[in-house]
Amino acid sequence: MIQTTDSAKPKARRQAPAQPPLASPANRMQEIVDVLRDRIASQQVPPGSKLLEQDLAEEFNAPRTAVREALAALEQRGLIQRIPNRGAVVMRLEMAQVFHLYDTREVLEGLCSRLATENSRAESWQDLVEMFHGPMVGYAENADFDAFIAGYELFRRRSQTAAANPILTQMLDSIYEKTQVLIRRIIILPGRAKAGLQEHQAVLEAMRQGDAAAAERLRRSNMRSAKDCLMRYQKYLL
Amino acid sequence: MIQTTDSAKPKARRQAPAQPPLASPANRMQEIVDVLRDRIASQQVPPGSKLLEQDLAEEFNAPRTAVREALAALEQRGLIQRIPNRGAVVMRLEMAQVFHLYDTREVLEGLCSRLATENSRAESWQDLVEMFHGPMVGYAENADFDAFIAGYELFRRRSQTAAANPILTQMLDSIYEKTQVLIRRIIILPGRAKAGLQEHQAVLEAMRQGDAAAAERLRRSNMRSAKDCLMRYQKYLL
DNA sequence: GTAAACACTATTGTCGACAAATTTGTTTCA
DNA sequence: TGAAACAAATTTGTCGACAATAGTGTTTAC
Repeated sequence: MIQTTDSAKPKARRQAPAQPPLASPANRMQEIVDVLRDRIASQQVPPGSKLLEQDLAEEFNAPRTAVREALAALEQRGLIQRIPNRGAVVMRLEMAQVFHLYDTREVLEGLCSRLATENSRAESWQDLVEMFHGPMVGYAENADFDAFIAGYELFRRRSQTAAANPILTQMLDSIYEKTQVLIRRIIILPGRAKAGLQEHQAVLEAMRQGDAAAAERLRRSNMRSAKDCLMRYQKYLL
Repeated sequence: MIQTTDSAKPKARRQAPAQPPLASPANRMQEIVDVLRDRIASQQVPPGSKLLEQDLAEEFNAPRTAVREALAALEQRGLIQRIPNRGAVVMRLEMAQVFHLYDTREVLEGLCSRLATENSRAESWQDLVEMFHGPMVGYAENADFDAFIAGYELFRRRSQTAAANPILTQMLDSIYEKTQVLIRRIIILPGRAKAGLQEHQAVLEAMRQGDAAAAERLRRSNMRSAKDCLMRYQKYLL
């Protein structure tokens, strides 16, 4: 039976709760998904690991059904692979797939930088420009990779927010959660940190001047450069 | 049912089945997902419709649990919205979201055309070039939109296959299944069919000459043109 | 001694019953 | 008459039991 719910109800008889119960027991599953996602992204559970439904159910104190739903969600996100009657294993990153991810990421990051530039006042990037010409230089020289990566993270978070495109955000996130583990390995490659820094500076320069087209072009070039580096040293990485 | 005869096992003691049981009873859920996806994309069930678990369970002769999983999958794909304890409704396309989809699609289609060009011999596009200079012209003039759209579909399918990037394919598909319904409405807008045709001809020309960069640029321009058309006539569309 | 046949365990898949929540319908009171 | 209070019915959410399947160990036949 198809009934279109018309929003023109005469008068709300009983007022629906302003917010659908957010912290309800219903979305315990979502928590399981989040925790497992983090573990996979950070490789606390390495690729190829088997995920047992029962174990997870006990750990999270949840019925197995909930765990099952969570695993289904992770499978759709491409983080695990499920073989019927054989269980779920953490997806393994093939090199070919990594390149596919980076090709796709290149154009999406480009779009992100362009939209962010178009949607923001040029001055709003000033603090990031200064950060990438100041502290970040030090992090790169001192090989303080944690701080350095945190800087990258801030840049991409600000860009995504400014771009204000939910579809784009979703797609970029789905790429991040798969490649996150690679960042730390790429950045320690010879000369990569410094090159990445300069490229980011260039992108921010363009954003600071409100040049959206240049920002897109430079960001794409940055991604391509990262991918090239990855190709050159692939034998040392995977 | 598909049953591997035990007598056929040559010698391996525990041979993993060459194929995980594809047509097993296990993936009845997948069928429910596919059917519902088609219905939503083709608007057999209009946006805002409520999807009742029980009704679906009866229709597909499946337990409610299976329907539930299917709905969860559709929710993750962004085709339906589920509110706790209130059920699932078909997602409504807001104009803003449509623009976000088209911005994202622009860069992804561009990438697709570029990769397709890079990965294929230039001659392999000859038949499409001829199609878009031959029959497609007639379809556009005679307003045979079904045939015209079928031509578009062929082009994009061929491009995606040639691009050979699963991540890209997945993302483009996830956009398609949301905007599919719009194509028919855009194409009937004044001058759109002819403009779209010429733009496709230009893209194919570039691909036919192996000019990947031009193919990307032209395809993006094509998408932007479609979006512009959509913006201009938005009040007549949604 | 090797390999097939068998039995056993562990793990996943299926399903229906029950509980909780929401919506709908009816009654009651000013 | 109209709005609140109550009751009934529908719908979604939760859960554990049972079935089916794959993996493992043991026995048996040659």
